[in-house]
Amino acid sequence: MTAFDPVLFAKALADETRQKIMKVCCCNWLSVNEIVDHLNVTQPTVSHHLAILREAGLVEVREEGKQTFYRLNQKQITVCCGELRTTFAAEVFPTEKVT
Amino acid sequence: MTAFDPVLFAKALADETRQKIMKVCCCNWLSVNEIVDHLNVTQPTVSHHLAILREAGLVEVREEGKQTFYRLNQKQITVCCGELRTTFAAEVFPTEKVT
DNA sequence: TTGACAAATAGACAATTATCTATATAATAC
DNA sequence: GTATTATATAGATAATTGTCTATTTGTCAA
Repeated sequence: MTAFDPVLFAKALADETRQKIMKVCCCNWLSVNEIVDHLNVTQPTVSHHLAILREAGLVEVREEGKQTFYRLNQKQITVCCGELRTTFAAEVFPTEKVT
Repeated sequence: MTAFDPVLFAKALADETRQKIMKVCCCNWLSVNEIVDHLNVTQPTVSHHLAILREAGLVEVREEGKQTFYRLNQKQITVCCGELRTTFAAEVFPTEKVT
């Protein structure tokens, strides 16, 4: 397990095309071509973005014959969002009442 | 209140210098020059990054005389991290046991 | 083994962005 | 007023990044 890198995580998310890819393979395994069919970019562009998401640990990969399936790693997203929150918003808010 | 824009949020976070700025003004109001003193970049560069953080709603601003003070908006960070999580990881994880 | 298909990689190019220097704006002190 | 200080803005430049076309790699079927 490598340490959480908040810059790497944010950079992986910081593109509209990548966020669209994340959305379409959010709950299903999709092949690269299936992902391409949902977007308006070429197959190499999708592969490029998938590589970035893979390196950030945000997608899971499964190879099957000549196809490669990708699925969003929701658990990792949850972990990273939590890390981000504790990194930058760990303190108790003074304006919050503890009733 | 404008709608949450996950791309804008991620882009604001997707830079090491900006994350350093966020760290140093995490819990205190700091003037621009005080922020500059903590980093290895020039004052206009810091102003540039502060503008990006401001537009993303991630810092609070307070003007006082000729100085402008900035503080990380931790509450907003928390909200955005939550939105991000529900956007991309809203589903229950099948591998999780509900015991 | 040849042909077809799926995905990744290489390389070129354009757009975006991070940085700098120089300057403008605005507030304060003299 | 003029000088000084704090910050923002303008404009230039270099680095990064997103996209494309062309090609390579790998798998399967005939």
